[in-house]
Amino acid sequence: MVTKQFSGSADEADLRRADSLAREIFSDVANKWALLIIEALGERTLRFSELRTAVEGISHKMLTQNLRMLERNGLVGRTVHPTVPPRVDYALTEPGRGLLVTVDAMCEWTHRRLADIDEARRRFGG
Amino acid sequence: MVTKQFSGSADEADLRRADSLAREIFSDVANKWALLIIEALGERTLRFSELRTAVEGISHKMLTQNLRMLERNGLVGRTVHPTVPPRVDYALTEPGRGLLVTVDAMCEWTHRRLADIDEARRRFGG
DNA sequence: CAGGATCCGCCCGGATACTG
DNA sequence: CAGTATCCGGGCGGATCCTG
Repeated sequence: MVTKQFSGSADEADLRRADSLAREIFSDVANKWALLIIEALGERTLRFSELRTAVEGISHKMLTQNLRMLERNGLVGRTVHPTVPPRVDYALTEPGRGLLVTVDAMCEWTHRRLADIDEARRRFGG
Repeated sequence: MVTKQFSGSADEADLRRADSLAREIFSDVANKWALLIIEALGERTLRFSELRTAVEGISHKMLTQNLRMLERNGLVGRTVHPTVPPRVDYALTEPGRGLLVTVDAMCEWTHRRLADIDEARRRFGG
């Protein structure tokens, strides 16, 4: 379970708040685009336009939307250079780096299991 | 990147196939309900109805849909007991257990960063 | 170049009813 | 109890246009 990992002397109301917060964060973060953005920023700081090509298939709208969300949660930092034309850099924060570790693990798992899954699908019939 | 981690003497076409497969798997797996189901099955084998209550908020339809998907990818095994009323058990396969490790890490990360994110949100303004 | 705003089609996902 | 089928509304997400 995502929730109910805290116990002890805390107030019940506090626990419920923590629970709903945890679920909210999980819902935010456990989505394809967010994780792909995190992964892309894992290598290095990227500009908006760079992210757009780094995360293949993402639309303008989804990119901004997810970037705002990640920024709101303090996982991605945003640096605006007051130049013309404007330049905006996105980079993982330290909490963001923590998440990156698990995303990396997930990507690695995907590749390690590629063959198994391919075969499983064939057996399943598709 | 999710893709392009293989290199060497393989055929270009093979690489592209592996890439698109990896993206497909990632899209399948990197969604809220799938991860919550994996997490729930991490503790023990569960019946359909048990999963329904274990994964809070999931609808009948989403549960079956995601279970089929996970089964198709060979991450979750399905055991039908020919009794009446019918009983169906769902359990992680060995590849599924591998994914569980990373999901667990993600949940742990969520809880570890709860306070930081809470504060980040407040600073962001909301 | 970054990104807000708007329109809108399509599909996700919930509710319900029905079968084995 | 487990699962499929159908209907349908809300929202996701793409395309486009516009600002600084």
